[in-house]
Amino acid sequence: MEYDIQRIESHWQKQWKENKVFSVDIDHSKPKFYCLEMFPYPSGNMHMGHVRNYSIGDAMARFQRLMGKNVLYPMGYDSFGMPAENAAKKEGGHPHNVTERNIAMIRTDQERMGYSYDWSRTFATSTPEYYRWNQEIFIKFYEAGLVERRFAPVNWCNDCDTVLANEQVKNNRCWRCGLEVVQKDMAQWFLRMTEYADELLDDLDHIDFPENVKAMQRNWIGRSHGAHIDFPIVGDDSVIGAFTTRPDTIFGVTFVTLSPEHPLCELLVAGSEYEAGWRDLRDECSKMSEFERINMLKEKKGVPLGRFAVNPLSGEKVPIYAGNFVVASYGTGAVMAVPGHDQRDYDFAKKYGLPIKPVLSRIDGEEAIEENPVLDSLGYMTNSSREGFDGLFGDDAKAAVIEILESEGAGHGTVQYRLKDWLLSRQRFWGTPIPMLHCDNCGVVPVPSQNLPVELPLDVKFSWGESGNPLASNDNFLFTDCPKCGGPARRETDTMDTFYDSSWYFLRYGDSNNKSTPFDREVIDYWMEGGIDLYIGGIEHAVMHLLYARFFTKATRDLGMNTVGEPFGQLVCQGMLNAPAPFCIECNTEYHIDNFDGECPSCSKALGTRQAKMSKSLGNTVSPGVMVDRYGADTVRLFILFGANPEAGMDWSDNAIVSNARQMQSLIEAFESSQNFSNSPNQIDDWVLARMRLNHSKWKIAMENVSLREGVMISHFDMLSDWQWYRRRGGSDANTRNIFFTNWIPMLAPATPHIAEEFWSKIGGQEMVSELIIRDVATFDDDITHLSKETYLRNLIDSSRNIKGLAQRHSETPISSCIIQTAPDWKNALASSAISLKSTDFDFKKNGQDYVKSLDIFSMTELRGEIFQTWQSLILGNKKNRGKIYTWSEGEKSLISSKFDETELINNNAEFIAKALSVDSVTSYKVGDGDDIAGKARVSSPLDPGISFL
RNA sequence: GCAGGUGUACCCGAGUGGUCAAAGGGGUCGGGCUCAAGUUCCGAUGUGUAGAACUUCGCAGGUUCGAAUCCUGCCUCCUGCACCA
Repeated sequence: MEYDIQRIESHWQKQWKENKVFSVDIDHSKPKFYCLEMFPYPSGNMHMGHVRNYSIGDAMARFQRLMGKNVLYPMGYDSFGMPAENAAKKEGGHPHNVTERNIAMIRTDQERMGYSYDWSRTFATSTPEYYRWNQEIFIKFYEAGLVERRFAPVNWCNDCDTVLANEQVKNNRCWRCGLEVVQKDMAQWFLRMTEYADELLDDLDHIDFPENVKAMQRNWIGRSHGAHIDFPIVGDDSVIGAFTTRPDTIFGVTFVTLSPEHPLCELLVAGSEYEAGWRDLRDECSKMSEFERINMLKEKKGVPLGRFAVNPLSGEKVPIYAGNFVVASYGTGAVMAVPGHDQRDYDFAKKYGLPIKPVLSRIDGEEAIEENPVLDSLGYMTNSSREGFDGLFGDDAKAAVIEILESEGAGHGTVQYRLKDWLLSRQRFWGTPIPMLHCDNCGVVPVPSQNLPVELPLDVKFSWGESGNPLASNDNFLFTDCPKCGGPARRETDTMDTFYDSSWYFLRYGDSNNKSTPFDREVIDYWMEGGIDLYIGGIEHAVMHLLYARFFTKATRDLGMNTVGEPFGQLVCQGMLNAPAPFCIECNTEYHIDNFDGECPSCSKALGTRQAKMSKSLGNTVSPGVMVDRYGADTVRLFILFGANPEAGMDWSDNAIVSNARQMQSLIEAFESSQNFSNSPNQIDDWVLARMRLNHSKWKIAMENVSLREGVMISHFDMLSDWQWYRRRGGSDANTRNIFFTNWIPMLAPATPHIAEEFWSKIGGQEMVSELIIRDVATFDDDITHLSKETYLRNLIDSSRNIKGLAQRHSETPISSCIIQTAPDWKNALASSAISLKSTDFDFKKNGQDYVKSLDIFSMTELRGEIFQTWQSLILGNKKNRGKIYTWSEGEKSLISSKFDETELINNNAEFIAKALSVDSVTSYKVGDGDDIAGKARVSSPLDPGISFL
């Protein structure tokens, strides 16, 4: 058949669409399966990363449909965001138009790949039909006390009079005017995600996420148990509250360090000689962005504040410092410094000549010693200035200190999180307007539900000349009446972080045409039971999106909107796609593909090649459109799925895609060349059907485990090579073909659905494969025998080939015939007995010898040596292998037990074997029934005949 | 530094106690079909040998009759987090 890719693929895509085969509704008679990929930001055409993501999801959706599941498989667009705004500025249009155009492009690409989405549920988050529910949920959160408006520091440029996004700050300077950026407090909207910190962390133990994602989320939430300890300030009523995870080192505190921004600093130094030093340090720190503060801070610096604090347990007076390494936003912004057991404090103490007091020892009862590097692991308390602590270790020590702190009102056990509340507001246009009003009389007022959505105006001009958020200068948008008092009010002009949109979109898919609520509870409980059954996306969203979505699901659950608390039942993060890029070993740097075969731009050495993540900046991307035009969607999908398992990284290879195209061609060839079969049964029929049944069950298990590479290997490679072997062995029976292909074609559908439909229609399938439900293929009792016989034959040919090469070297004339001596009856009988004895509790060690001696054949004295040898190899084996009764497969054992006639099988297939070995003749007889050629009689054993060549 | 992962033949990659010199794919080499090419089919691809033996699954030890697989230590590379108290 001519493989007319374009015709076949467009034909079936049209059929699927016209017959709405992928539309689903609630159906309680079937188990549901919710398969979802992270929806894309529509930036234009689909790229290879998308293709990989969706090919995995589509294969699973199609597989689960075949398994009889009611599959929800939707697609939509995460279409709010800055790029659309920037594109609009560039083109002088509106982000809305840019977005609509891009969505149309990517959707065309997706349809061309043949993905089986239920398009009736699709939506884009930038439409009022979607974002009005963002607003509705926001107000519900507000009413539930989860929304907070408070001041937070942002990057601010004085010259441009505007907030800058992190990406717009380069080297701490404004990207536009070059002025240094400062931190400025501004009123911002927050979602109180920290309320759910414990649940978000603890539930990780019970969900099916990859370990690295769990680790990242645990890291991000960063819960640490410790103590809050109050250090009273000498000569002042205020106290310094410090957080520590190491209360067991409290007796080693020799100073206290505050972050330079700590509000107490100013109080403490006001009017003193220390004020100037502190101001310098604070200004230096405040100039730095968060990024620099964390990543570029090399030198630990501090200034004394000239005051002292009191260690609440020991009563010792210790000096107070401000230090640039103390982070204001973590804990309380104050640290009790224990230079004896904290490396940073040690370095700091050395630099400023502060005392060092070790209070932990490695061995109970030993003195604590000053050392560098310090002992910062757990130790035995010692040198404590109060009774009852020395000798305590680890958690006991911590608990004891916390207990006394609490009893004396000087502190308490506490928990700290790294996780912060979600800063939701953005000073951007292309996002969901925050549905809040500012009224002079009533303050902040939520927009009433019946007035939603607060729509983004379309009459807004975008140009590079304008700065700030166009909403702030749009009077029609800005001015309104207060719903409470009727007086004049201004709308909030900040919009929501676009991660908000993607935090619940999977809930909307269940009920995406609902006009009265975000989603109906009963509907969503059906689809979301046990979470989304398979969620597939990139690892880059491990923390942000996945954490936000988990938070959202718990929050809406607590609002009574849904039942589940965890949105994702199983998460699969697909690996990176790599392609070759020029690489300099010296500089450890990858360069743009323009540099192939050139020299390193920085060190001038010749460039090599290395696989690197596909990226625009390297130019090593591969366009899916070009590949689909050239090879077809099926081939691209096959390449993607066969190239690597979903989680593994994957290298693009031009050779490999060509070879997958060949594989497609071979499948077609195998199919076509079997269409004119007539009824001509052959003994190999049983074998190929047994193989089919075995493969089918292995395939099903692999697919259920999302081991797509393994699944595709069985469906597209193993099945084909079995079919080719069948043909080589003379198989050409129409009935066998019908059974084989009827079972095989559906297996092809998940990865290569178009060709599967084409085949299916040609063999007279009534419905489409996409509508088919397949049953388990039951194996037959004698499958194992058919498989084992053929395996025997193939093994025989393999070893004969090997031996033939050796034999040729020992022969003066060219080899022309093969003589195979099968094991004598007594060896088979011996093996058969050993097998059946093994299934009883026979003690071979104790009774083996006696058993052999009791056999009739043992009376033949000339055989005794060989008998013992055979017995040995059956039950004991040698140094390398255990006895054969332990290593034979079930099939092999059943062949032996059933007195399988090796000679007969070989002679019946002599012609085929001869051809495979390129010899004129193959003859087989039992040892003793003919001449012992090349002394092979002795080495013959059951299933392992003596092979000789003449 | 902490956490998660990784290391297998020329390359990619499967393999979790013996049936393992180790699936499958790519590459390379040889052969069939063909005037030729090949969207084709067959075979070879650690050394070696009338089927032995030997060496090999990051390195070094250990457990075991037996280790790619289990244990201990070390190294490598990747990813994430980080002066986080």
